[in-house]
Amino acid sequence: MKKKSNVTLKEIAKILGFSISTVSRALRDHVDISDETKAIVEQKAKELNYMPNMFAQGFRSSRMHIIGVVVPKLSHYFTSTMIEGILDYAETKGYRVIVSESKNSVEKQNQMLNTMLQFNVDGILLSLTRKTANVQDILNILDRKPLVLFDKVMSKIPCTQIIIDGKQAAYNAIEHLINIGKRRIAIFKETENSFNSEQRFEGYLKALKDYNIPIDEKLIFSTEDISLEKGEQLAQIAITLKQRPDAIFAITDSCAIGAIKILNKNNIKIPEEIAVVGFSNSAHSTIIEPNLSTINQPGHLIGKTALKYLIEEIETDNNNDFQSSKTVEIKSSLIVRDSSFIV
Amino acid sequence: MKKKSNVTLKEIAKILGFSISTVSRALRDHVDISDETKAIVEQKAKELNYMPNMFAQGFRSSRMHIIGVVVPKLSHYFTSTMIEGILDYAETKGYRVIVSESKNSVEKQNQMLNTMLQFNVDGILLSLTRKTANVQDILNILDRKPLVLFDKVMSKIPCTQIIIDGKQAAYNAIEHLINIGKRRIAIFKETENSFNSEQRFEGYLKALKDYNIPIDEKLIFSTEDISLEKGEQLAQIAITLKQRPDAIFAITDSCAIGAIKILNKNNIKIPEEIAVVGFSNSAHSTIIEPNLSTINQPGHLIGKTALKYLIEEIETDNNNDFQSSKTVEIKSSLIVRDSSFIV
DNA sequence: AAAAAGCCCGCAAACGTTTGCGGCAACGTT
DNA sequence: AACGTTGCCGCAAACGTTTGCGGGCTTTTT
Repeated sequence: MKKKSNVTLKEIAKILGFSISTVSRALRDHVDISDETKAIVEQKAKELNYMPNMFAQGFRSSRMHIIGVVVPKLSHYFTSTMIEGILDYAETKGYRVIVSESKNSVEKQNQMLNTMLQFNVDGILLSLTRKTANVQDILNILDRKPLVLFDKVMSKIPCTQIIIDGKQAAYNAIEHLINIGKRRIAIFKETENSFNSEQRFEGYLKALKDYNIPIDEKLIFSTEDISLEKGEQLAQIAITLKQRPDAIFAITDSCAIGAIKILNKNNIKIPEEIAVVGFSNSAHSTIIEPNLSTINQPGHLIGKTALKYLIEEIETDNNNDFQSSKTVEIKSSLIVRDSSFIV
Repeated sequence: MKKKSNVTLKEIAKILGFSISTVSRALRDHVDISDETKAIVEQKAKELNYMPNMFAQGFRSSRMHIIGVVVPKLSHYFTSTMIEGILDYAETKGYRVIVSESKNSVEKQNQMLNTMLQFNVDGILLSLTRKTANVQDILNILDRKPLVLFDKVMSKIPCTQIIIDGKQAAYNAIEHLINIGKRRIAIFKETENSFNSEQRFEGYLKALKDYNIPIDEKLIFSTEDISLEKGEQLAQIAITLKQRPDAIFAITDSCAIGAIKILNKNNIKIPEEIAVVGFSNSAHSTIIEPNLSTINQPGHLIGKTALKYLIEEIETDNNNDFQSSKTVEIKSSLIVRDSSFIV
């Protein structure tokens, strides 16, 4: 196909009778160029719809003001709120953002990280795929670019990490259930414990302990896949227990919604007979009846905070490689809805 | 901060005693380079973790095998299915994809389109923002890069367009409602008619006409914002009509779900008293009770088809600018669930 | 034996910006 | 009048690839 080719600095320079460097500087508002010249150049550039060649710029400069973001799953509601926080903050700081997803595959994650290196991003924000075990690949990235982990993290990796205080969040949820009179509180959790999952489980255990409620192993349900379907399956099992739970805490909303569906099907009154609390305030949580109580994680704030720390690291020009890394824990809040509301 | 700098062809060439062009050709499997040399170079490149400078490559080459995609809203479920189709097909054809969203703002759409030009993408897939009126900006893009419109389109723009046969889809939905005995079928639609919205409305009108059902203006509800909340509001009004509808067809799932919520609240039996059908098979459609009947649009196929036509246009090397554009209509299907299931 | 062809490698130009540094004219100071 | 400074512009190198084309050696053909 035949399309118009792009206007270059050379053409503008030729038309106006300036040199290429004068035109380049004029368009970048350089102090060496007179206001008169700047105005002339800018007008002609606009008229010709001049657009700088990004590759030539990237080739010549080492800093492109691009941030790379890699997340396990883009369509996950909570992830999209974090990305929104990143994008909003990036805009205020004059950075562009490239987002890609690793589809919870370590191989894809590495591919995406390498793509970010190829784009010569200034820094990388990474939410780890659940199956990340070998951190060497991540350390290799850390050698080359500033990196901040957010949401799904790993303490082995020596860099700044922005997380939800999952332990406290789970603790609050269990405390709330106890406060409305529940004592046999089940947890639906992951079999293979990620860092986040472990934290939530710890919060569950601690809350029970603090309120002198004995831990019943039968109430601890584990599944590989914290999905709606699994939530249904686990709920089906839970309600057949001789001493069944009077509350369910699921570490994802999908799982919690699956549980609600089964309880509804079995005409079990929510929250009177069994209360349900989920985690992460998905869009579905207000669709399901009764509406789901859930941990609200301030995704926008997490995203913004992650980028803030990354930019701070990018723009800190020191030769000391031993930059202290931090773990920043962000508070969440419990939204009490009908699924656990008892007066 | 201090990070390792990237290895270049020059360094590899120096270490191995070859020239830069030999190393470059070896890594690109060029016919002029012997197998022995290729093996030596590839091994050393891997050892040194060589990564080509994307900017240098882009600078030197005119074709980067990158596709730009601009959509109104990324988190919209249906959009994500189309993007998945695009990404999957791109992978098989060896293209990379840059996705951005215009947030239903014409200004942002133009910004994103210009960003795509700056990235020197080979071609652009665009789903128009609803408020697009002035097509000159799009025509300017069309002058410079191959462009295919998909999902939200505009017949004024002379390029290939991939769409759902919305008219037929709506027709099928209305026909289904008629076939289960419904006669007073309301439609919840947009006030400001986009092309897609118009098509669905036409399908609604045509189906009523074909089945000799008089059109009742009172059953045509329009709203600026086809959201869950608006769906609730319109449903609230609909059920107070002297002669209320016995079915509701909403042109989005969100709207339909809002309607269901209100009907549930008012103890109106779905679908016996009032049946409900939505459009686009969102994730919510199986969460709401009763589960929602809805038009399933094959997003994956739309995305794949759009990219297929675009790549065809990119890779057609002819000097004839008058390339015929086509409109490709893709069929949808109606998923009948509990909200309109009557035996 | 000589010429032609093929194989394998290297030279250096090119892409479009950015930028260090230099040149020239005008102005100010001594 | 001479010298120094400032303002404003231009020259050309640099960035790291790709690639057209040429050279030298070996092999094949006449």
